[in-house]
Amino acid sequence: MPPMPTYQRPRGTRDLLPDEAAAMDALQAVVQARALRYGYPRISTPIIENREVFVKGVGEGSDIVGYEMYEVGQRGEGGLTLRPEGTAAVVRALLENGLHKSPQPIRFFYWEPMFRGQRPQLMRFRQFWQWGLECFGAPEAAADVEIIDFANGLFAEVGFTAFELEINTIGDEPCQAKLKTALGEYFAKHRDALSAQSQRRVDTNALRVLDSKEPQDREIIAGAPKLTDVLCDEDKKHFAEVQDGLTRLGIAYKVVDTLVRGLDYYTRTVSEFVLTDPEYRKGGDIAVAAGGRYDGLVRRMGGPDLTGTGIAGGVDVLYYALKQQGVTVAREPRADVYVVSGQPDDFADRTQIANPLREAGFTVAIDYSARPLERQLESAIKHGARIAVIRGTAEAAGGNVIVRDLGKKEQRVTRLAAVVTEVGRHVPKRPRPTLLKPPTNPDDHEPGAAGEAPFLTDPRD
RNA sequence: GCGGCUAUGGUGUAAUGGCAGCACUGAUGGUUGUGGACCAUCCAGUAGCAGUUCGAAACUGCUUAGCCGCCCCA
Repeated sequence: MPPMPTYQRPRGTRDLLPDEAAAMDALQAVVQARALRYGYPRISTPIIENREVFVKGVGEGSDIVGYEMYEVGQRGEGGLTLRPEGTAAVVRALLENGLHKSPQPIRFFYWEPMFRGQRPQLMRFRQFWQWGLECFGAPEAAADVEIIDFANGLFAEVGFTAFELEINTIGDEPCQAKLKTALGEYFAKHRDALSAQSQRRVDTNALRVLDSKEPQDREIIAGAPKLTDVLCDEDKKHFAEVQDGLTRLGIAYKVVDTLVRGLDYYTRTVSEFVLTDPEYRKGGDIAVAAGGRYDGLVRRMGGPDLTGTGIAGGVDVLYYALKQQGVTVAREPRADVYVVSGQPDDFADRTQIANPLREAGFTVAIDYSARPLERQLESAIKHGARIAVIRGTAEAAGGNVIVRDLGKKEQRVTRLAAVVTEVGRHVPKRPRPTLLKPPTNPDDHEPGAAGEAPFLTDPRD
């Protein structure tokens, strides 16, 4: 007989085992609840899209579209691709569903897996998750400030501190065109001294040359036309407003005038939250969130002239960075209570003990076996249970069970009807999700009871 | 996508080209029983495919995957 084949997960993908899956769920709950508090409802788009969505949206010359997209085919039909980023997909959904005609600004939150065919490395995978915010129809700098404030507040909420905020402006579309021309002319003059990669970019997107880390390029870049040289007054004013907003909110930032994003659709504000832990800086900057404004994108994708600004964060990056900082992301997903029995073949009875506890909100697992009680208790402990509910022994007869605290090694014989109360003395109930809102009592609303607004400094005072 | 390093039970590790061993974990049992200990027994491995060799976990090639660097990015 030939050996069984062994299977491996595809390169750059991961299995989220229960501990990690629980941590991801907890992280999602935190981010999503915050997004809702900011007024960004969740949108969920397909994992597959037509290739053109990203070619048009992200840009033909970008690395993502150039060589990182997964092609999806069925029966020889091609043209589909695994979603490599969120914004273009959200714009497609916005236009296809006519949401661009809804009251503006139009806001969305997403939390979705993304796929890029890149070499896996530290905190970099081929399937990874991103959370993101998109805000359409708000040309004001306030919208740019808000999404940065969101990320900043999120990181504060989860206790993540090892980051630095970098921002820049890359001008509106006309200015960007001017800058690209100026840079193109400048770099063309120094073409021979540039690295091979940069030489290619001179023609495809001269802006990206600024991003090069090659020492030979850095020298030339130092003498290149500055973004600020060609920025129009509106761009300068917009960027000043962004900086002013951040300052007044007490958000620390650094203007990095060479900061350029890898996606072609950005205009004006761009931002990156970069990890500062030296452990993660060995291979250059790793961004835990990054975003910017994309005022021309909706129009380019066939919609009206609708402005947009957004931010996306790497869930995996945040997760590992939090772990690096020693933050516990979620409790262990184990059952608190174990139902064991001294009688064989009484699964229904064990279940009838477990179910009322489950309905009451406790996490309860059942030992199915007819093993000696000793083994069942040992097993309960190894499964992480804190309480054992024992039935089928001499003490626990006639409608009684034993509730035993496995940590304290104390137990009490309890009427069946009182098990829920007795268990509740030892372990907490877990929150139960509900489908419907609980009825609200209008009398509960107490305007102004939440305290005073935070004190903000205003330089105009 | 390119380059370097790596791959031994579920986990962590040993074996100079010559019997794949140890520890943890897991399972079963230690007289119808109250537990993590202890004792006994058991399950389980050289990533995959070829090659060199009397003989390969070890040497060679290819494949797959991981880590690191490049590229790029969340």
